[in-house]
Amino acid sequence: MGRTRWLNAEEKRAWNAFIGTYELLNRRLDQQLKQDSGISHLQYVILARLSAAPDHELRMTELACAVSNSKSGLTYQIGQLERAGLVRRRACESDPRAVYAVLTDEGMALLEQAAPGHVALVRELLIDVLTPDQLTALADGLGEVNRRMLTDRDPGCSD
Amino acid sequence: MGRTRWLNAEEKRAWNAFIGTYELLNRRLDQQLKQDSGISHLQYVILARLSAAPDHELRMTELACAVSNSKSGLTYQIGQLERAGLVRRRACESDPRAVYAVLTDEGMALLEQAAPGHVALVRELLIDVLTPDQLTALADGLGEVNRRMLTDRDPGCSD
DNA sequence: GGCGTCTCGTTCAAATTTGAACTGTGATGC
DNA sequence: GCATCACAGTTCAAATTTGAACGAGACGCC
Repeated sequence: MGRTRWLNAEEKRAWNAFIGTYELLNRRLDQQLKQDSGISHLQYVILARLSAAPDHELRMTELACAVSNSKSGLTYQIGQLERAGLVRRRACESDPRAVYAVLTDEGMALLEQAAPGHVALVRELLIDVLTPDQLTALADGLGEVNRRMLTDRDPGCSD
Repeated sequence: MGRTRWLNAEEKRAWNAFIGTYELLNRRLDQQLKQDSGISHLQYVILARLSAAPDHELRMTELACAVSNSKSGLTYQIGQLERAGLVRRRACESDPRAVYAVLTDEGMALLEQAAPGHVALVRELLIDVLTPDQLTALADGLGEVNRRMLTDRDPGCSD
């Protein structure tokens, strides 16, 4: 292994922007969602994934992968969402080890109530700030980065 | 307020890629740093910021902003780093309320030891996956997003 | 000087995340 | 049949993060 290829100015700029933007953005989205709908950003993402799945349900592990969360972390969050009546658990008939998380009608209703404000903020802070070219570059570039990390080694749901 | 402008396919693709990439990437970097150098990614970023500052020191609040962290969160992390001997606190002579976090020689040494592996992974997972155009678009686009969020309302160090 | 307001950093309890065990069950090879 | 390994989800303690409240000072204004 040769000497380290340090990041040049352009690369550093991209890297810092990437890290910083996510942290700030996530914080804002979290605050807005908590204030408006009483759920965290992570919980919103979980509900959204479920709403997009066939029959509004997904196995715990699939869901953990889909939201890039650890298994135990998901167990905790589904517990919270279940207590709030937004999700329920369902045993799988074919494999007794498996558990489905199912979006309830209340969960769907909350999601529909929360979505407009959430999307508006995502637009305001990120999407509408980018030029169409930048948007495409971001989707293509980070899409590829994502794909490689998922293929690469572990399945994203680390634990 | 009119009807919600939902995200179109392209926008959704960009948004999902952005969220997913960060989560996955952060997890990987965290694991590598913990394994190789015994510090978290956040701690690495803190040390790196300090190393880039004049005299290797920064006020607590400035540092909190710089790493997009809450004030109380930074107090905790600096506590950890101080216990590990990587950082020390220094009172400010002009304003008794203020505290400087100062990078120690040990901290600098650890940073230099950790940096090559860290940078290599950042390259492998993100930077080198992007085309030069995508890299520029990311730096420009997210840079602008960042700038607006910092100007916009609160100073990023929310708490 | 005295008063109200803001800032700096810390503290505290509660919420959340992490990673390593652990339980119970498939799947596979012999 | 029966070891053995892999897998799904949970549990648990420890680490971390959050947000509100606090103490001590600055700072401006009268």
